[in-house]
Amino acid sequence: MVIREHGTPAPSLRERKRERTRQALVDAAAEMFERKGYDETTVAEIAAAAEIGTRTFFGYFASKEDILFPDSDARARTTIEAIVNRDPAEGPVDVLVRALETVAETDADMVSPMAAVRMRLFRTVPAVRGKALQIQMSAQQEIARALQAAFPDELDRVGAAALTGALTGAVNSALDALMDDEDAATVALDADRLRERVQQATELALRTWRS
Amino acid sequence: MVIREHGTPAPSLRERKRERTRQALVDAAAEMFERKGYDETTVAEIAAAAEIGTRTFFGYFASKEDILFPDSDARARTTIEAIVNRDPAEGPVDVLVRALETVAETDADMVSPMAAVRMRLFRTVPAVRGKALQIQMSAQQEIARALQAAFPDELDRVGAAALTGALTGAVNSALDALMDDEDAATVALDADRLRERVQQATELALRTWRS
DNA sequence: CAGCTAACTTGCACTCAATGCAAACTCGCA
DNA sequence: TGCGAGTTTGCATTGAGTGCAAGTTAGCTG
Repeated sequence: MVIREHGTPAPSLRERKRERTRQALVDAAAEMFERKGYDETTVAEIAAAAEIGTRTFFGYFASKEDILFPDSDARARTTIEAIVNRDPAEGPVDVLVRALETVAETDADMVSPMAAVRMRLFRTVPAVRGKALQIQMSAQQEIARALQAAFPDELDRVGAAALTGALTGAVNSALDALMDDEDAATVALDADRLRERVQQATELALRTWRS
Repeated sequence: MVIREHGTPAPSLRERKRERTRQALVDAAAEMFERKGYDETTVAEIAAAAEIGTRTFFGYFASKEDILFPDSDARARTTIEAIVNRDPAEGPVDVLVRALETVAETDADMVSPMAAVRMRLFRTVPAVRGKALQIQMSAQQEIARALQAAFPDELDRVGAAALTGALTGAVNSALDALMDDEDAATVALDADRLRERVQQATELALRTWRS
């Protein structure tokens, strides 16, 4: 008998197996990217390390880049969820700030081994940087949409985009600065420091916002 | 005797020839992307249409995507230039707003044939969307850096990122909305309407900013 | 103008990501 | 037990992108 949560149906053998393979791929890729570099690691090698056929890799990830972001929409999803479950007494700015803080507190992917590898590759491999920026931008747009839907009277489309742009811009910049100072791997694994920085960034953005 | 501007040294035959070939490539690509679609057009075909060898294409553009953005850093360059040549009496917010308006007024690439094709592909081809978002994001970061450098006392790094994020987010959203309403080609070629929209967006962002 | 150099062009061979297809295999269920 | 849907895999193929080496051309200099 497997312990299981309420609400999540029992994962079948198939699903568990698939999840295990998926994780094996991510781990293998992280290790090899770290050791040999991104461009120097081929999809065939990753697949071989996870003991599956090359062709099968593409049944798990649509592209080589995608394995770097195994749960790419988690951040946007959590943020939007926090916006939906907002405190009705709060205004748009506070709701968004709180949502971003919630993400910093709960995002498990931020402290995964792959996250550390990703941060290092972000600075050196154009393809990785590009993919990351793209995901970031899409997330920002989705969040803006959700925020506008939550405050149809207070915000119009452009206003929501401005607000979201300011806050995510601030958070990004703060994380970027953090990476300048310290080793990427350390940053990725130190969740407390991350959380602290996000909070500082949102506060600073607000001060700029109101001045 | 060729008429030439002051300040720009006479382009040599080599340079003129190279520029002509480059333009031929862009024109050929725009036409074929429009007619057959992006994925359905190969680099070899574009090169053949411009009457050069396939290998030579990569001497002009580093990748197939790059030909869609023949002057990708023009926008950032113009914006930063406007920040550098700012009115010393104005504060950071006004300077940035004015800089974005200047770009909307002078950006020649916005009304090129390739721009129209690009806008259409942006919505349908993931690779194109990705590249565009990536360029956009890099520009945003560069602009934030320039703004902070121009106002070291008023803004810190995170504050500059917040301000820049708000304005560019607003402008993006406004242009996006404009594209929803009308045909992409029309938008690209109607510089007046574009300019008007950018102005509306910055005004709206400011109103949100101050509320 | 002869001739040299550096920049540019090109073909060739090669690597690798990514996809379509068809055959084999396996879990889940009746 | 056996059927059907979901998975795995190999094979063949396409197309982007690179390194190299040989050829071509612009532009300069004596």
